[in-house]
Amino acid sequence: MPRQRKRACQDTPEPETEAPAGKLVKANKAEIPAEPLGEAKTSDSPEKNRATKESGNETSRYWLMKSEPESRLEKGIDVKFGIEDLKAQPRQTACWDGVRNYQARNFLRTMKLGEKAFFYHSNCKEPGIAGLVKIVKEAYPDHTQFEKDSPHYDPSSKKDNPKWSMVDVQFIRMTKRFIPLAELKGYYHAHKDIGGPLQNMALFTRQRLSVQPVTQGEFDFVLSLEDKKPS
DNA sequence: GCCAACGTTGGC
DNA sequence: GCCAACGTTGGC
Repeated sequence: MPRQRKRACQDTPEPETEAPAGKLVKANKAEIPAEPLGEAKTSDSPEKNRATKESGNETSRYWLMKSEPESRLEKGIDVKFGIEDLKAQPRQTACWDGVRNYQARNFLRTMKLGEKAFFYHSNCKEPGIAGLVKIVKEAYPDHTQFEKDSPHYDPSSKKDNPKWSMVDVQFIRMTKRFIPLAELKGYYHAHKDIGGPLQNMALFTRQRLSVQPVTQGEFDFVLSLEDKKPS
């Protein structure tokens, strides 16, 4: 079974000055015709509602994206991709490949240019939020699903109807301090009892989802922790 | 379409 | 390294 977390992947050059000759860019712009969002009956009704009534309110939407900052081999390939790895990419941009979960994929497909996401470090010594990124390219086919040697190869996916998507993200900044999962969890539990912005945070209510929505209230609250003493 | 077995996620 | 949570698979 493929895992659903992200690993590094070369950035695709954009219409800009730099486009080094030798870079194997194989016109990979086979944009998929907007597919129906809900394969595999995911129980994402709240999000679907939000997505379908997009006009009007809800001008800003936020995300949380998990990635592993520590080395781990999968099919002999290191899937490590922490925020420092993103910073080290050309234009500090990378494609978010390797998502192999329908709910997470559907969220990827609703992401819009410019939307912000927390870069979350998972499966590591200190899990938590390390920084901020933004969406710089909306969903397109994840090429790793067709690569036999990729840890995320999916033999059931056909070129003319790709199953899996990815977006490109660009580094914005580190959070002023690392915001540990344990601290967020403390607030989550408190807010559950007394009410508060983190009371429904997907990080805790949908615990294994690698790409998840963050509300304005959650986003603001988490950022407010930057200037606060660690609890 | 149910649901048990199985495999993965990911914190601890 | 353990193992709880939970998504996926496949038999029926």
